[in-house]
Amino acid sequence: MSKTKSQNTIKALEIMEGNRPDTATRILDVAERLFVEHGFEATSLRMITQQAEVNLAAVNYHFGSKDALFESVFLRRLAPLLEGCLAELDTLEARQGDLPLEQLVLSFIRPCLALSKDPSRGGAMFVRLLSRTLVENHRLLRETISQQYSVFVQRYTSAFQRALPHLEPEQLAWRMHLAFSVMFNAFAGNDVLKIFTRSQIVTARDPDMIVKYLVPFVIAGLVAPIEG
Amino acid sequence: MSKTKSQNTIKALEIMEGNRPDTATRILDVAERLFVEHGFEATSLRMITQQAEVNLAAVNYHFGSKDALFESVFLRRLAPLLEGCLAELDTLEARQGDLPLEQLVLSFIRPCLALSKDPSRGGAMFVRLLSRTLVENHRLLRETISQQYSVFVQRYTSAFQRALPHLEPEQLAWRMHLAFSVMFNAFAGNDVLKIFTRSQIVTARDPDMIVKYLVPFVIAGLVAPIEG
DNA sequence: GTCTATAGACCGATAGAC
DNA sequence: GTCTATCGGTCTATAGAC
Repeated sequence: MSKTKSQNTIKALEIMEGNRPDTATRILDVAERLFVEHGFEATSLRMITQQAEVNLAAVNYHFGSKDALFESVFLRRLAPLLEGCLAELDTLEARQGDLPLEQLVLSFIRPCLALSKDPSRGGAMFVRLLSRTLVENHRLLRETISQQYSVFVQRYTSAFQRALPHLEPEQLAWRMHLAFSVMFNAFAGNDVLKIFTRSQIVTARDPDMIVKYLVPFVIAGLVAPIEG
Repeated sequence: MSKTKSQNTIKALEIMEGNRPDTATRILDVAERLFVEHGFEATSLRMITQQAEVNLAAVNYHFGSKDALFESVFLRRLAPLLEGCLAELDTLEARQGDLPLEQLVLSFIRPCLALSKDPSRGGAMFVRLLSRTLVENHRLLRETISQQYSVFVQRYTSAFQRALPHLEPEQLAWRMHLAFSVMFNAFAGNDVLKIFTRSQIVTARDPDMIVKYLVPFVIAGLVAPIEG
């Protein structure tokens, strides 16, 4: 009897609060935002559980540790994103063989753009999380991720080689490095200049605007004449 | 008497250890490296004082607080670097009036390169610190720095306007944003792709190599044709 | 200026009741 | 699954001897 009453109470709360997600999901959502805002070290389990309105012990019950929670937060977004990029590559290459450079760049940008515009997947949150995690040099990136997703870079390197066949391997590696660096930081909203200025032009972070200015810049950099 | 003996002992130690810098400098040097490696939050005063071989209380004696120490670490490098860039601009503009784009880009890159190659100023350490601080959205950058150094961006914006007179203000703001983003992350050694691959080509971080591939990429992006 | 000792607060993790 | 209570550890900052 008391069990039934308890379940009814919970269901009433869910309806009241608009289908409140389960505890694990609530923790993931809040942790994602706090890890982005404050970083891994500066985000305490107490901050997470208070804002998620769950008990402190729930994190360790559902995820085992703070490190494991971080891994769950991270992989929840990374895996679908990279699979989306590779699916784009598959579709485009099946249709037309080797890709021209712009199609190749767009096959990466389109899934990033779709993610950035989808609030149900946290919007631009994950790109910013990746940015922080990269700079913080988290153990997860050095150990777990690099092995699981190396196929991603291999596929893109191979496609870029065919799109830019005149570039030597070292040239190509550097240009891909610079190109992905600028794409990635554009989506993450990392703006060095905003430190020093209050300009509102670039800070809007509208994803469509990013793409409008980003794509020509990246393409031009990739096809730049080789210095002699 | 005991004072003289104590001073002699210190002097002997200095000679033995090769002119050991004073306590404040030792703290600054170690803190700079640890803030880069572990971030502000994850770096404790205990880590700093132990590696600097000074007493724990020395930080609060010399700098007042952990926040104030961070500010000292940061401004010790930023102020001379930005002054170096503006001095380059002054010299070049005095010699030849409005600068062609490549000279303009180099007026920023040369001081960065000089800093990166100078171990006595911490080498590339400061660019990496700036990168972390930017991503960590530290209060210092939002409040103190942005006011003091806004003249830096104003000078460069004005010079870029004259070098690229056909660009509308919004176009120019975005291209400067993307250009400084890629230059800055190249010097900081931030490489998204290295997460997924073990390629050693780009990870060398040789500053001259960076410039060799960076400058053509940035120039090409800045002068890219405008999309119709 | 340098040091010891410690205050006062917060941390991640867990045992155990329900 | 959820909760309380708590352990053992860390942190920054400071008081006060020398």
